[in-house]
Amino acid sequence: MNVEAVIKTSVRIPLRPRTIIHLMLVSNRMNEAVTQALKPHDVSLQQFNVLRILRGRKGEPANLSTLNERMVSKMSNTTRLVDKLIAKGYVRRNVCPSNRRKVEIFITPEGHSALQEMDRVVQDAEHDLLTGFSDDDLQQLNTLLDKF
Amino acid sequence: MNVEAVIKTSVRIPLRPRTIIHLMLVSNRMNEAVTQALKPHDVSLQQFNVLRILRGRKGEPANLSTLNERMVSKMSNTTRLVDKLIAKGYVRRNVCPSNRRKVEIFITPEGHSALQEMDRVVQDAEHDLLTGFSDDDLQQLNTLLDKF
DNA sequence: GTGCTACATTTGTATATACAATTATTGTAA
DNA sequence: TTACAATAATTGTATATACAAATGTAGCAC
Repeated sequence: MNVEAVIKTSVRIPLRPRTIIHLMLVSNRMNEAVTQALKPHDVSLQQFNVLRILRGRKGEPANLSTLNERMVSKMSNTTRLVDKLIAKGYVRRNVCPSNRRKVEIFITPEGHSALQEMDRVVQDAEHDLLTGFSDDDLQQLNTLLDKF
Repeated sequence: MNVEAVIKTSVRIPLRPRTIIHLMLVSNRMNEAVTQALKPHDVSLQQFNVLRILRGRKGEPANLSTLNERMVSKMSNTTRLVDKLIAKGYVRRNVCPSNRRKVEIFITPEGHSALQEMDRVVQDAEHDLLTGFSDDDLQQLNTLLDKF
């Protein structure tokens, strides 16, 4: 991806702003690719992320603040995001019996099996994004990103 | 930035998905930093981007599709974004005389001087984001990102 | 217990974004 | 010239997100 070509500019952009723009362009492209892949499943990237977090807890419930902590992009409104997943039957919400301020959120069997299908398309999308990279490239990229 | 720490997971994430998540985390952080820096100026990152594009044209007007092409993150609605900038007095819109379907958008002197102040805070934010990186690191990072 | 503070979630509201449909204009083939 | 397709922008609508305020619950000092 050539930054100058993508944003159609003829001027040479200095290294630092160029890096920022480059990262934004790449992340936009990734977001679009994964969002499009998930579209047939009628879930947003964020909803997919929440489902994966819940699966990762292996039966343990999660409350809203836990979900929010672990989401890749923190939203100011996890309540409504979970509402959407409940409407689809993918998660269930209980009031936490030991502390009625909290809620417990579980993934349902339907959520689990839907998630398995989503995994496939997302993996494909991710694979497509990363053709062009050797394992060594990816290792290097991760090392550099760690510096942020 | 340690991916596992940020999303608070104990499991080791495979290299490829980890790279994707890593990039998303970094780009979220960048977006937040720049958005916050622009907040006192009451413009969004997208609006700032449009102003910079217009300045880059050095008096040449731009029409909406040109703007859209050059924006870092393409929105489906450049009309309304420009409306916001007009409301602030930062840009002006004319119907293109040679082709009345098109519009011509210019940056105003007020837009220009506001943009100069924005440049400063954005540069500071970008600088802060990239402490930790040597020029060599940034060069490497750009080279890797080119592979997308 | 009462009052106070902190916590966890929910709700309200404004703004942003995605996507489709519509309007207005132009170019062009018959 | 008329009809039609292509282009450019705008508008409508649904959904997403950001941020602040409100609600309900718990813990604690007194």
